[in-house]
Formats: sequence, structure tokens, C-alpha cells
Amino acid sequence: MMAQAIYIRIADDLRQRILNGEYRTDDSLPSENELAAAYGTSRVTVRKSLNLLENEGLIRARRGKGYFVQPPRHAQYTMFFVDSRREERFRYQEVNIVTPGREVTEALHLRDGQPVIVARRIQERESRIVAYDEKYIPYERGVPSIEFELQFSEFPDMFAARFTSLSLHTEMSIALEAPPLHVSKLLCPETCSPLLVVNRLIVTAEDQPIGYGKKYLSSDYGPLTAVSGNYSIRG
Amino acid sequence: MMAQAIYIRIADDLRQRILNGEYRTDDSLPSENELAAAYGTSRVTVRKSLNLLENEGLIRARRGKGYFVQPPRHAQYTMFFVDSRREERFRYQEVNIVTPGREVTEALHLRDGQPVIVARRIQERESRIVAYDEKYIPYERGVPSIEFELQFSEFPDMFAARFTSLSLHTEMSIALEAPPLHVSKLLCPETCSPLLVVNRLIVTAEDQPIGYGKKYLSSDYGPLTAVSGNYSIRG
DNA sequence: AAGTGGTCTAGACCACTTC
DNA sequence: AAGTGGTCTAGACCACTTT
Repeated sequence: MMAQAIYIRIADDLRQRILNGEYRTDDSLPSENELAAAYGTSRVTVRKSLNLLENEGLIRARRGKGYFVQPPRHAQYTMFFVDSRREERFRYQEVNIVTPGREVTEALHLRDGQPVIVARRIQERESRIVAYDEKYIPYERGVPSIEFELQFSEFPDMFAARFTSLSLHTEMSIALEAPPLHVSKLLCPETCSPLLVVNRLIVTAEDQPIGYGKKYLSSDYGPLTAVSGNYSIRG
Repeated sequence: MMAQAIYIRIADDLRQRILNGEYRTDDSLPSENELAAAYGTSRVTVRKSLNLLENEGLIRARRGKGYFVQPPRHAQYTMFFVDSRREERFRYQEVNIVTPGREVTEALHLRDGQPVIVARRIQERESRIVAYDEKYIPYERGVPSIEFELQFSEFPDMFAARFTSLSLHTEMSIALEAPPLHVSKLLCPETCSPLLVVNRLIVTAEDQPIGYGKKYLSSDYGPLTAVSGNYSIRG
């Protein structure tokens, strides 16, 4: 029947023993040969199980010594952040070529005075403004049509067509910032307090910054969420 | 010499071809047998290489069809959030047993009126207050010494001794909140605007919430940072 | 020397997809 | 029927750690 692969069943069994506390942090597991004998299978198969648990961060292999249960990593979180949720609309406010301020110049490693393309958008949910964002792209002569870039609502997607999208990654920072006047007018017409801001820097595999985005979240936007640590176990 | 394992070299080569755009999203890679012949090795070894790339999210295997280059996942971020950085001190303000408000009662799935242990702390950096946090733990008769819990500066660690720490995970939410009076007195003595707040809920493998923490960050705290997507490639 | 994990091979059978 | 990925085996050699 092969309802479940052997190596999956062994991994499930060992994982359960670890979670139940049968093996605890810094304990060593039986050796590969012992496990192969215990489960009545080959060494290759138990290795496959152990590699699964190693990839989950539960155990660690040390050559010549054995497999050891690892301490949990509760400080590491996974966050999903997308620009567009369902039932949301974008409205472009402005697309222009400007000389950016110090923040953008430094983020994109620009020469002083080098112009950028800026796209400013309003994000609406049920006709209420929930966010405002600005994207900055270094301006180069002969850049393809700006309209082309604007069809992408997700920030890094606009680069995917020009670069090999897999060779990009994003560095995000979340902070509290006092919005400039034109933003506070939109997002907090009365009380002009600091806002939750998500800054994103798009970087190539060669560490070259190629795009910078600022997104101001209104109080209606909702919280940003993330999950730790050994979440991958829960399946 | 075995300077590098064969399967590592093959994975590096294939990864480079993908990042360079030689294979693009939805392209299929050569089959395992073709790759084994091309690299002059066994099928098992090229499988090991391909599994590496699959774990990185670069490709995906489809039985009977082949390996296909995956689109990037730029919406997924990894965040590191630790309570204590270097050069920081904690000062306990209060440890008590109280009846919590609605927020904590709901987060911890408590019966109305069920008491909790609360620990309130001040976090200082170079003698400036940078954060304030509160931790809530359901109170049960015969709970071990509260002092025992207080030796842990990282939130989930305090449970590690009572539960099998690996069977826990944390759900985090980041938002803007108007602090209560006793917090605003500490963190923003003059301008009493909303603060960046990190809420964390500790949950067991059985989805039972067992701890709730609120951490208010002052404007001196600095930004929270995260990295996307195909970051694992950069090594 | 003995035991551990790390790598690699040649071959086998299976389940799935395509022709 | 032929090709693909998924699983598994039995055996080999290597590098490292412990005794």
C-alpha cells in the first residue's frame, strides 16, 4: 500500500518523541546504524528521516559524534506582507521624475542630484483609505515605459520582467514615522500623529539596491502578523 | 581532494543558471537521468542537488513531468525579534496577580474573572528607556515560584522549563496602539502619541494559548527589520 | 581501533504523465 | 510503452571523534 513512506513515518515518530520530551535539548539520538536496525530498514532511509528533522531545525548532525536535539528558535518569525489584499483598490495619485530627498538617495546609493521615478498610490478598502505608498526607481535614460511598471500592484513584481526575478530579495523595516503633510492629509485628516510605515528596499543578488518603497498604513489597516519558530512542525 | 561535494557543485551550477536567467520561471530542467549523464554521476547524486534547490524554493518537482523553476516568493519575510539586545538592562516594575481586561482574557481564552500573573518590565539602553513590556500567564493554584519565571528575558523561554519548549510557537502581531497612562508616562512623557506595539501569543502544539505579552517600543527603540524571499540563496 | 556522520554508486520497483 | 520523479536497498569509502 505504501500509505506513507517509511522515512516519513520514522521522521514522524522521532519528531513526536522529541516534542513529547523523550529526547530533550542537547540529548543525542541513537546512531544511524542503531536506528536502521531498530526500524528494520536501511541506513539511507533513516538518514532521509534525520535530514528532514535537521531541516526543520529540531536536530543537528555532528560528524563523528551523532545527532543532537537543538534548542528552539523562538526569536525567528515568518511574516507575509502583500500590498494588495482582496477587496482593495489602488488609485495612482502621481507618477513623476523627481530629485529625491536624502532618505531615498542614501537607500538607493544614488549620486547627489540623480533623478528617480516616483509613483504615489492610494490604497482603498471599501472606499476608505487604508494606506498610501511611494515607490522610487532610479531614473535612467531610455527607461521603458513607466506605464509598464504600474500594472504591478506588488512591489518587487515590477522588477521581475527586467531582472531575473529570482535574483532579487527585499529588505523590510517597520517603524513609526511622522508622515509628511501630503500623506497626513490623506490618512489622518484630523489627528496628525505618527504612522506605521513599512519601508522596503529591493536588492539584487549583487547587493545593488534597485528600488525603494515607503508604505504608510492608516489606523484602519490592521496589524502586521508573523509566526515563530518551530511553526513548521505543525503539519 | 573532495574540495566540494559533487552534489553541492551541481546545485551551485544549476542555481547559477536559474539566477542568470538560463532557466526562467515555469521552465523545466533536464530530467534526472539527463543531468546524471551530463554531470557524469549517479541519479542519486543529482537528486540530492535537486532536493537542495527544491528546499530553497527555486524549483519544484512534479512526478511524471519533471522539475520546474518556481516564481519567487517576495511576499514572505523572515524577521528576528529578540527581547534583549546587547547593552540593555531590564528593571522589573511590578509582578502581581490580577484580573485582566478584555484583551488579555480573550487572547488567553480565559473564563471571565480568571486571574493571571502579570510581570511589567522596563527596558533600558544606555540609561534611556527604550521599551516597556507586560507578560500575562494564567494563574493556577500551586503554580511554581514566580521568581523562577523572571530569570528569563526572552518571552517564550520562561515556558521552556515547564513545557517541552520545542512544542511551542509564537504568534506575533505588530500594530500602532495608544498606550495606557502608566506606559505613556514612561515612554513619551510629553507627546502622548500612539506607540509601536508588539503583541505575542505563546501557543502549544495543541493550539492552547499559555502566555500573552505586550511590548511597547519607544521612538528610540529603532525599526523592526525583516528579509524576504529568496534570501536563502545568498550564501 | 571502533564508532559516527558524509558522500557516492548501481540497481530495483513504484506511481504518475504523456504519447 | 516510454519517460518522469519517489522510494528503497546493500555496500563502499571517507573524514572526524572517542577510547
